[in-house]
Amino acid sequence: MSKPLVVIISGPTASGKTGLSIEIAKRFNGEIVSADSMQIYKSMDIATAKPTKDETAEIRHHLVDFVEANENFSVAKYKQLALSAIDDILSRGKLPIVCGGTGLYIDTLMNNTVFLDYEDSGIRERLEKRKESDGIESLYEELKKVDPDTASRLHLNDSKRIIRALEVYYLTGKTISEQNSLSHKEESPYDFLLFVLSAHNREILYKRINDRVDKMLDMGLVEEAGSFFASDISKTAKQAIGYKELKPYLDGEISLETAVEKLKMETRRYAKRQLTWFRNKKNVNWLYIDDEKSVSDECAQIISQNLGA
RNA sequence: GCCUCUGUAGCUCAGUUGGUAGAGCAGAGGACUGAAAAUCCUCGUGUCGUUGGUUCGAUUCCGACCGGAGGCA
Repeated sequence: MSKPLVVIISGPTASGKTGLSIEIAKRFNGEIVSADSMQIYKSMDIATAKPTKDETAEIRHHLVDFVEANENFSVAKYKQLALSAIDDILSRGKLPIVCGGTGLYIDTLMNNTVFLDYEDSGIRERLEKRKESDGIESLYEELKKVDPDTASRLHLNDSKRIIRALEVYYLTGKTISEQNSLSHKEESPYDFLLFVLSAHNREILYKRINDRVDKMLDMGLVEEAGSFFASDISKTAKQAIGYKELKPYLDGEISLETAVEKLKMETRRYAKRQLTWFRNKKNVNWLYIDDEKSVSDECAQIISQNLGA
């Protein structure tokens, strides 16, 4: 018996993932599981371009708008929650459609990456303090001794990953390289059909990004940023694009125009990184927003073929 | 109209005591396993405004012209 099919729709920011996923959900009796590391947060509505109330009323969305902004989140949590959402959808005889731009989350689902259970002790914090006092070189030398494989893979400036590698080693007694190969042991219980939106002409995508930022501003992004910084925010939520770029303006340091330009620029760069994530992956069904054919027709056609099989 | 400064990579500017040039930003490419909208790596040839002259050789020196800024009238 073949495995149940899970459709995944990804692509860069502002490429039309939300709209496409809703259309597909309507055509195939589906529900949507978000794969977006920022739409999980409550109150961060405008900046993360969450689906609207009308949209979520029409099609059920999972993993959107359910984490407090002062809570940290992680891929491991995501994977667990996404799997149970997918199972839930399947159990009701509907098609699960994973939709979002966080490549890491999608990879984790498709590879069925296994994460170990462990207590979140203060190791990372201590390593970070050591970086401040002794410098990253000292930590890098230490990693060379305990996990030379990983050390050779990482650049000295990549302190985030160096610290993470040491953390894993001290937490589990295993190197991150061992851990990574162990994490690939279990095959996924689903078959995935991955679609990635893109554009032949990147200028078209960039224009959509710029226009969407302008729209966000009309919707009250500046006010949302103000209340964002007035509240307690977790380390992970703080990373969202849309607030930190406006901060210097809110602090009276730069003009709104300058801040907005910076915001658009950071969003464009983010889109570029998202495209890089998928570019060399296998099994990607590319959908081009600047093609003549309708993206949703093409997508639906491929899904039909795979459901029939 | 005259005087001074200025015209070099998409932008801001270095620079070459004459041997065809280099930074920052932008941009492009890549990586990515518990923070991922984060983090990290790599990549710089362009009529040196145009046109004459001097010179073996000019983007560099000289002249004219065109554009920009300022000053004096």
